[in-house]
Amino acid sequence: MLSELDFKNELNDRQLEAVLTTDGPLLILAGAGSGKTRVLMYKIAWLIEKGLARPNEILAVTFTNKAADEMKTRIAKMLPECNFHYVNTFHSFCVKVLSASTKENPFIIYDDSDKKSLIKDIIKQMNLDDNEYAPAKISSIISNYKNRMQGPEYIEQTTVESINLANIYKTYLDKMAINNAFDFDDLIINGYKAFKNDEPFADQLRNRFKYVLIDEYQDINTAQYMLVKEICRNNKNITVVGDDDQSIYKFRGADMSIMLRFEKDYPEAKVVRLEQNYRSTGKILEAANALMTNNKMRKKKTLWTDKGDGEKINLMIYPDGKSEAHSVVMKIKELIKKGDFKYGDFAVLYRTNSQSRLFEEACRQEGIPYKIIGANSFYNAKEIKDITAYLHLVMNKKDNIAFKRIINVPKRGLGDSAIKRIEEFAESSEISLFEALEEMIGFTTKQTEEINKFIKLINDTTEIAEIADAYTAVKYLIESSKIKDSFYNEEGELISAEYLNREANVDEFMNSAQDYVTTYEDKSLAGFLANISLQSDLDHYNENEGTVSLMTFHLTKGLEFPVVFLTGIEENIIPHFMSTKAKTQSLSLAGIEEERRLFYVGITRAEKLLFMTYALKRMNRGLMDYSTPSRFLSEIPDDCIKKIEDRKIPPRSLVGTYNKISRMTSLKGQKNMFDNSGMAISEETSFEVGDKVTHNIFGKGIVISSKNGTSKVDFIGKGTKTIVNSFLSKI
DNA sequence: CAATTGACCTTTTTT
DNA sequence: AGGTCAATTG
Repeated sequence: MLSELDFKNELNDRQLEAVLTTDGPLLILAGAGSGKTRVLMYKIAWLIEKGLARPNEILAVTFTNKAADEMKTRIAKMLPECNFHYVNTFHSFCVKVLSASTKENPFIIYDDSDKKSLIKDIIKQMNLDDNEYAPAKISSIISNYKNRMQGPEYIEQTTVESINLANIYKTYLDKMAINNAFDFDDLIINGYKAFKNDEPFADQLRNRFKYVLIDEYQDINTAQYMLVKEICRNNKNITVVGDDDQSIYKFRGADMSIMLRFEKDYPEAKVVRLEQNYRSTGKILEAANALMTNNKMRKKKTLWTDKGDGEKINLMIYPDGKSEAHSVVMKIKELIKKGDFKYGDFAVLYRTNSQSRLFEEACRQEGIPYKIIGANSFYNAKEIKDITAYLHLVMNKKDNIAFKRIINVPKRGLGDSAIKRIEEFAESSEISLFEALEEMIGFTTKQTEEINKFIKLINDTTEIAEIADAYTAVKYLIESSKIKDSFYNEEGELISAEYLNREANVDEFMNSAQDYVTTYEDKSLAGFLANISLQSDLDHYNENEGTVSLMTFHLTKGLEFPVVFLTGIEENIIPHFMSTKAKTQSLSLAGIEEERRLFYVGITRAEKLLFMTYALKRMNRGLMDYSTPSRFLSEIPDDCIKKIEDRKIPPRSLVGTYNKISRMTSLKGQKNMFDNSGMAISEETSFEVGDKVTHNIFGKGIVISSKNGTSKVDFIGKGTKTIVNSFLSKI
């Protein structure tokens, strides 16, 4: 049981006011670390506990699945008997709305790379040059229109380019419709349309959700905003929480002016400001505050703390990116040795994903347990994308993108010309590629045999998916496609060490399907696919895992760490040069302000210790770039910073071959690579596939098969060789 | 005609 | 450095 008194002990006056303001529109301007999650949580608990709403009458929208899960868990702790589970991201909310509203075929969610492939096809089909019309660029332009709820008709068709663009956009919409596919933006748009086009259904939902709470409101886009307006049309019990200083997703359509307009949307709105920071010590906050005074487009605010000054920020300068990474890792080691921190307390942050490699290598070199959260996530691994493409084709035989991805994976002897033939046949008969394949004749005997197996595989899996759950279908597909067999050569040996990870990933995918069917009510393949499409790396991130966290500045929003390293604080990295070279001066100013906010988000993640590092030069796409310190560093007051210059280069013996071995054996994404076996040479005379070994002449390598006292080893840079076990030692 | 190798080109952040 | 695409090989 909760009482107002409990709340008074747990919340400050401002927070309490926000929690107790139950009715009417409320804007909570919550600075970094000011306890906004806490406020949202208590507010939900209060609504339930006071009987103002039942759990399923509250709609809470968060930015990530992880934030949603966390909120569910924490509320479950406060109110154990209440089953509060309706916390969503905008995207997962829309998936729920759409599966409830449409009785048609389940849709498939295209991710960015599916989307890009489709756009690429369209550009090719229109005989346009894909340098001038770069698919990635077109994709983001289309996305921007969609995020503003604007169809192709909104493109002003004044030039050849704009006419082509409108046509690409139009064709894209048509093809997506044929493929029965939604991209991320479509989920929001169609969620909105479901409200607009089906009044009885919409009213049902509007009546159901008595209270609506939205987190990270500064990063909402126009489409999401319109959706929210639809949901809250009759009901003004809307609470939004945000911080304009932490708006960092403009490239995804986020528009912080929506938040700043809240009081115009709802003139009766109450505004509560949370400015007491509970996370960081004084000098860190002082630096953050000072930095942000340089932004013009913001609501003025100053965070404060009663924690005292704490440590100054350590600024460290290194000769190059490699020594930066190595020194950061050594610093972590040193702090661990002192005993004040554990591995899980550390976060190493960077602006671009490509910076992660050096830190990964340094961690492996020093035996530091680490985890990379982000870009090359599990679901982006080739083999996983291949399996999902199979499943997409199972769901929809018209999905040409999926078809083209896997028609020759594993190799079926169907090369470019065969595919071209299939495409031509499909086009002239106005059918999909898969349907064309089913009808076509005139392949070689070998090809025909493979094609028949392929068609049977897809059709059989379809039948299984119709009668059984997602796990059964996935298992059947993985086993029957022999996808894992293709990782081995004729002798039954792994083709190379890299395939070990692929195999592990395939197994992991099967596990995730099993996991899905045991936790979710909707056990269908469609449900599983939608679920994994909306998952991000961050959702699987567990701060209690006891590893150092490596991730981008963007991903850290909402997280906090005792010790934070902000790395690569250089001009052209942060602010990133892509954000500074806009067409107009005001646009590039906006770009720099967004980068400054991003840096601010990084700074405000730190609780106790904050390090900033930069290197004087670093490798970039094979070329050496000479760097200057970020302009943002000069915006931080001198007395917040302690400068340490370290020109030491890591010991020679540690550089070199190690980089390569770590890359070859690196597991994608989530896998924790910590191996505490250390460097001791074992007495073992037999090896297992996957063992890391060294040889006096050939150096380091990975065992890819082992029998009769000899092992076949994939040596770094030297190819595979069969070696008598006694000449090998395990690392 | 499929598979393999070598030349070329890229520039960020992600639900 | 790493991925993509055209020329080259088997």
